[in-house]
Amino acid sequence: MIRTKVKLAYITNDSSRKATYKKRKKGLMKKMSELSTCCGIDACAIMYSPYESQTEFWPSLLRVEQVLSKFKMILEMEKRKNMMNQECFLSQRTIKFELWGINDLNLLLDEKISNVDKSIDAFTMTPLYPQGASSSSSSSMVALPPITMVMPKAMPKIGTEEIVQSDVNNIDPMNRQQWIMELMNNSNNSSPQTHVGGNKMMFQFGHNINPNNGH
Amino acid sequence: MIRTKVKLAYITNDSSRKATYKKRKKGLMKKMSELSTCCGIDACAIMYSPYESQTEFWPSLLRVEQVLSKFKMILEMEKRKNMMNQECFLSQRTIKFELWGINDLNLLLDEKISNVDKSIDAFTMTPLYPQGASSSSSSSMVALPPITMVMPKAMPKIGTEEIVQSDVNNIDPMNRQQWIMELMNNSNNSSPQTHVGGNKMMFQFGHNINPNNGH
DNA sequence: ACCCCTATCTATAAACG
DNA sequence: TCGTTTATAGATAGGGG
Repeated sequence: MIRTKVKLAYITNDSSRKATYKKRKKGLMKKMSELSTCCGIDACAIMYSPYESQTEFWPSLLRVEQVLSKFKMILEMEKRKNMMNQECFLSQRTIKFELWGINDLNLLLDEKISNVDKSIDAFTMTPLYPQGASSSSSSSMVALPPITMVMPKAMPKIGTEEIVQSDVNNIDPMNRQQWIMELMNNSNNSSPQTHVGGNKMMFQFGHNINPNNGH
Repeated sequence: MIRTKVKLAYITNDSSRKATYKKRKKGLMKKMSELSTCCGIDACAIMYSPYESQTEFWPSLLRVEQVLSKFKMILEMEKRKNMMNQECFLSQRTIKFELWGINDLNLLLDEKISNVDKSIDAFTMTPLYPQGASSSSSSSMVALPPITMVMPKAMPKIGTEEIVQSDVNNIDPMNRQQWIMELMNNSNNSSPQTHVGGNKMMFQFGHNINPNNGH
């Protein structure tokens, strides 16, 4: 029983530190859950630590993927908007892309790649990006591997949470962890991987677009 | 004073929901801080919500960048290991790459790119990178835009936290938020952006490799 | 290692300025 | 809309099984 006021210091005893970690992690998850419920905040967590053998996902790997997808999508749209405000360097078709969410970037990149493959001159002389940040070709696989891996070949438009979810559901459970890793990694390698060791922990929260899903 | 037992439900009153959000977010950050200190867990958070105008980073944007960098690095190395176990599809040089941390992916990707499209690679010389990994500067920007943006041209090896930190410190404060967005986004666009709107919130925690940094 | 217990500390809802 | 207060619900360290 807490006779001692919590000393805010690193717990040197290994077993008690691990016990504390587990307890407090559980408490933190509960706090997240409450915040999520009470305030309509969409929340998720990725945790890896030396105290657990497996990377953990809260509230579930599926939810993590959904929240990260939404996060990426919103940021991408925000960025796209900013770019458009600065200069309309892309044709009207870009506006259409905006509604698609995540996949648009893939398509955009593929388009660029084909342009590059056709002509090196086009690659160098046609700055698709401002600030001379020219984009390279064979990079489409490089740039968005997780999306490419996850999405069906038909590449449906993404405008709603449901589609993201259904796409996520299509992932082989054995490859899900890999999927989230890719999302964080910018990696282009799609080698299957069932377990990811490490010693970190990560959380994500987000606001529910539809707050009445559950309450 | 908590006369009422907390009703685990969405708070319909806007102002009280916002107040609750702020209070509980603060409490959550404190819990994170304690967990970090007591258990040697490296932790950070990204928060965006309708209740705050700006995306928030905890404990600081710098720390978020560091933790995410370390997270990426560890995952990448882990993946590399797994790939090597499954098939030695790369030469011995890959082992060397393992020690490099984040940048290795850039180099590896560039290698593949050069194999696929030598003409592009030949065109975009100016080998800024060691190991003859004839990296087209553009492609590496695509692969790891945040890192490429951040790293000095000399591209030092990454094996320690300190290097990551120093690299991160070089970022223009106005571009930091953009940097973290890129890290999450797999995007290849480096258009500057100082404010990112949105309605989400995100946290990351990780184990301190060096637990005695501060306690 | 794990769960349960409980005294004690901590977080926080509501009230108030 | 904020900060401050305060009583109460909630979290949890240390212990025992």
